[in-house]
Amino acid sequence: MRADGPRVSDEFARAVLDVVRVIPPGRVMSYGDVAAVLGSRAARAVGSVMAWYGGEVSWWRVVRADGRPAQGHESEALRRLGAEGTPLTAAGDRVAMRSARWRP
DNA sequence: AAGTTGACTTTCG
DNA sequence: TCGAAAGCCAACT
Repeated sequence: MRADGPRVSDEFARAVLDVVRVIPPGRVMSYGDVAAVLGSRAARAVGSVMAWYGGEVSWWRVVRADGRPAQGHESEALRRLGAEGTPLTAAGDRVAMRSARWRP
């Protein structure tokens, strides 16, 4: 059970959520992309933020670099992505990053 | 202060 | 195209 506190500072978390909120529907960003906007490479820390605070934003718009949705939330994410018209691969199991990737 | 962990990324074979 | 291994950053113990 994860009863312990968040693995990121409130400041870092707020910055990450700020970026995620700006991603338009039908587009996505990789964890690394979000980190890069913050001037960092802490992709995993971004993942931690989503784990604890993701519920406050459209977390399904943040995917891994290869287009696969968040580990452990793939079916839920794919469902929402599809509903938004996000371009998916032929297999339909990951996002077509080439066209769906969004950069601020 | 050193070791562990994680909704990750990149490189190699 | 796929899986394993190393790399990186921030936070916790």
